[in-house]
Amino acid sequence: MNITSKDSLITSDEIANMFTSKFSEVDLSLFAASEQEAIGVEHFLVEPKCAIEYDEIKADFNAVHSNLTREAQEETPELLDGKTRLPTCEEFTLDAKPADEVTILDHGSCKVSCVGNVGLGRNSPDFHERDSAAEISNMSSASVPALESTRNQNSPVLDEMTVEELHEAFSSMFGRETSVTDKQWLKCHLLFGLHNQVELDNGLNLVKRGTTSYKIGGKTVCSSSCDSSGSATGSIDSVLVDKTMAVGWHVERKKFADLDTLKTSSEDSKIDSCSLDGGDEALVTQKRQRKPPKRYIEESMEDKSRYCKRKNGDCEVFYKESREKLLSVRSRKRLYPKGFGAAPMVCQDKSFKGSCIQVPFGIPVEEGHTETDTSSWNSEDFKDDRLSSPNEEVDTEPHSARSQDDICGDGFITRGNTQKVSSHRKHHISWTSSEVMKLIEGVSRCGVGRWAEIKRLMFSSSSRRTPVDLKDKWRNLLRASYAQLQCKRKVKQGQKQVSNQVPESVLWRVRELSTTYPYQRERKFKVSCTDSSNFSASTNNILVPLST
DNA sequence: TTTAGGG
DNA sequence: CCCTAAA
Repeated sequence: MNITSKDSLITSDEIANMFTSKFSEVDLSLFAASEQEAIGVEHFLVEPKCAIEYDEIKADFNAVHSNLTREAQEETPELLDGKTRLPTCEEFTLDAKPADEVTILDHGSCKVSCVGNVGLGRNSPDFHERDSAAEISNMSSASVPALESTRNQNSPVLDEMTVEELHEAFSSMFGRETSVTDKQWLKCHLLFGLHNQVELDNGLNLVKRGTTSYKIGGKTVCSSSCDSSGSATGSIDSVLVDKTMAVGWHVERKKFADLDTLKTSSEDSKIDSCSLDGGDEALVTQKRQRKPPKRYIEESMEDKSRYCKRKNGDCEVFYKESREKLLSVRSRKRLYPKGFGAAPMVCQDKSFKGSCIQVPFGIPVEEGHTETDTSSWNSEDFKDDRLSSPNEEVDTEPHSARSQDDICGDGFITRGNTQKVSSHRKHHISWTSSEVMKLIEGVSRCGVGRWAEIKRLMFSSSSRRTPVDLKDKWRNLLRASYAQLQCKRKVKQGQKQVSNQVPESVLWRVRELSTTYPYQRERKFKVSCTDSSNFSASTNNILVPLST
């Protein structure tokens, strides 16, 4: 299969078909194939790659705005330019992505993949709202009058700024100087930085602020109540914009966010699962309420400490540094557990040096709310998995990884000093969608219960998944798949699906396989796992209608 | 060692 | 994910 994500602009409906009605056909060609080919399947599931020019983003803002003419006309006539193009689907995919995906190329062309994250979960909840507000205010006074209008495509104020002023703004925003004199470059970074500020504060609003107004310098800018994730973004945006812009910007953002929810934004769904849905999600959360045994206690303490207050000075850390650190943490090796327990973990605590980074990109995972790899289905982690060497010494975790230890907290220091038992626990590694696919294929080949075999077959190169992990994941998938059924009845279609975590089609397949292979491996035909023809034949024959 | 299942 | 009883 030579299909790449770029080529295959396949809609989700089509994907669903592949896994459901057309499952048997697809199965022949896809799942009976070699692993490499099988992985290729995942291209079908991947959303169109979201890499666009920054100008495009700005254009989108305008475009969105123009759709809001009626609402925001009076407030921000100046924002309404000629651009009326509706943002494309790909462009809105942006919002599902963590901002650390952003890559800033040199000089002018800001190639951005997935900025615009209106999502809320990724922001650190422990950031002092007051401090942040103050900080931002300070920043504004010093340099950011210009930044207010950065969302405007033409960035007129930025354009007017001298290099010195840009420098000042830069250092104010990122806490360090830059020697770059290229105005484009500076503008680019400032735009990005401003954007991140906004993101960062969005999280605050959701977590700590349910209120409706915000005071800056005596002025009170309005924002709607946090009745939705979208509107939650409003309040602090307002901090950054001046009075005249406030409303329009807010509306913009709100609209943006609302649209975003149409995509299966992982963050949104994550939030929702915390707050909105009590039904099926309870299944997930309830499990976490048990008392952690033994070693867990210590580690959960660490986890908690991640939510402690951080020095707001950390905000100054440049995003690039943040990302580097994230990567360095993630890249630590994990040995395959031999016999009992996991191998000792090497934590590279030094990279954090006590002061933790403000990570506007990572999602502060509320422990327990990520049963499955939520957003990976919207992201490009397929690519990550493919890119990883077969040998896979390093984690193939997508950068958007939500593993908890990616979010550094002060707990890291503690852990560093007491190099004790804490290292035993295998840190949560989000299952990537490709891993799930591999698991499913493995089950379809070998049957449920033969985890060791599946591990050998499908995950031989992956040192981080043990047969037990596979088993656990399968159990979770099953749970999710059935929970989804119930969820479907309750939730109307217009609503966001809480179980966006795994595509419906995939869950269907899970159910299918679960009926195909009742949990005791009573595989009627002892199919040799390598014989694809046998496999497919048997698979087709066994397909059992769902008994709901 | 591997599985199954509870936590 | 972890832990452990059974197989």
